[in-house]
Amino acid sequence: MERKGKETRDMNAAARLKQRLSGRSMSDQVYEAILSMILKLEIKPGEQLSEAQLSKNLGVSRTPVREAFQRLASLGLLDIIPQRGTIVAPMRATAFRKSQFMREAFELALVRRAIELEDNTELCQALDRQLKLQEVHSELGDEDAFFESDEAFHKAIAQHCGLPDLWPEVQRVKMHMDRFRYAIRSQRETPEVLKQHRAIAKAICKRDEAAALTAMTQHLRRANHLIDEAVQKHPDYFEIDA
Amino acid sequence: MERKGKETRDMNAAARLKQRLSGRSMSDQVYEAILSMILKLEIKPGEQLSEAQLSKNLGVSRTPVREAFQRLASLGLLDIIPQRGTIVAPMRATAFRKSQFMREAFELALVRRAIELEDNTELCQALDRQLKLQEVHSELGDEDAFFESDEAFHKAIAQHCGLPDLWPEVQRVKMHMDRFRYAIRSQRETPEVLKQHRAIAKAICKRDEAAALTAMTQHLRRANHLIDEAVQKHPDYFEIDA
DNA sequence: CTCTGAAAAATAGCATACTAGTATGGTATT
DNA sequence: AATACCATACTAGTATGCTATTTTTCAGAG
Repeated sequence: MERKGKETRDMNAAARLKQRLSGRSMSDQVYEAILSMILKLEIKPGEQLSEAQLSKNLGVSRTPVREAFQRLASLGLLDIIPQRGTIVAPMRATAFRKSQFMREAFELALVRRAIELEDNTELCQALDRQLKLQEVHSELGDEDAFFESDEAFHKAIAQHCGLPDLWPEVQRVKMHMDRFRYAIRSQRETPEVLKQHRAIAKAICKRDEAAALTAMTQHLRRANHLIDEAVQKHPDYFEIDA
Repeated sequence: MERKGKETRDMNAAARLKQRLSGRSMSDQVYEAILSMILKLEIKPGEQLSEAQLSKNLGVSRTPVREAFQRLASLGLLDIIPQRGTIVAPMRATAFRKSQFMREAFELALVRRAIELEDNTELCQALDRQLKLQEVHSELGDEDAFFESDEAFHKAIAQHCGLPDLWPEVQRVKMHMDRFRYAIRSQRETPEVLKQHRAIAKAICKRDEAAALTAMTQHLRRANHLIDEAVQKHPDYFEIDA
């Protein structure tokens, strides 16, 4: 008992130190760790997670793990079944479509704002910067860097429309789409994506609303094929709905 | 000590019974109770909440209260300041504008869907039903009933567009707007709202996209005046931002 | 009366203990 | 062999104790 007590105190101290160093709570860290694993499919849809097991592995108590679970459940990434268990939410075509609908709604609204911007020079510079980056990343085949700049491109629109707080919401709603994207990860598409980004940037900077909306819609709906491909590639990740 | 122990056990038993009867967890119930109080301004923006105090009042332990706090904080309705305290989030013009932007984005996207609907007879019937109800409630001055039907009107659009899961998201994003609305509660406006609803319903059922979008935009932006009125009526609820 | 500072109170975060559902595997009974 | 039953080992939900940190309070010095 003496020994166990000491170990526990040491773990607490270690955990506390880690927390102070990172500046974030244990809950936050556990949340981000699990979120990343889910999105990158390092833990598979349908797989069961155990509060007790995870808390042991991560060296924290059940409390922060539980709090992370609940946050992830509220995003629809975990299914918590009381007194039974918690599983990574299976992929669902409905979740994808809902996610895409919301993202499209947000980003089209942002484009409309961008068009109405009095001074769009900053925005256009930011978009241009990302386009140049994407060109390089695409040629070098650096998929991760390309996707990062892809994010930055879309984020820039939100940032320069006087709605910086909106980007986290966009990220939130497109989370399910991202999981599908990770399930595929085909990089042959970067040239096509880049072309679409160019069309969007051009239309926004020329204040051609109709063209900008069309380009953005086309760009976002390109993801539709992800459903079929994901089903084909990982049928075991899916939930069969009537 | 004997006495305290017994009391505690009794409270647990009572809480458990309540839970079994309601079928929802204590966390859920506490969450909904606090949410309702915040939206109806029964607890004021800026007011401090205490986990310990609330858990005593509600007869549950700190855990469900804490979980409810975290959920509400993730909605931006509570500000949890570590080691300091938790307060009801002050009203912020930025939160209102963000909330309205998101709601407008969602609902305009829904209207576009509704226009493209192959068979819109069900939707139009549902809208008509609510219009009739609103007419009566408006004449009788039953404000609460009118607002309820107002919700149902907007909800019906989401429900009949093949996106039933979207309504909770709309509710989520418009939560901050609702708090402003509760802060005002002027019922003289129901005739104007009804007129706008009629215009929306008519345009949707006639599949006049431009008119429907205009009508919906006008309807949703009507709420803009709420900011100034709320500031004037309850300046103490607001956070002064630079 | 004002300032100082140290003790006391209050707070959120975390760890742990306990409760009561649920599945599962084995055992006895038919 | 099939089935009803119970012991066991999980699970999530809840209660409670503990820690570190911040705010408040108040005594005492100036």
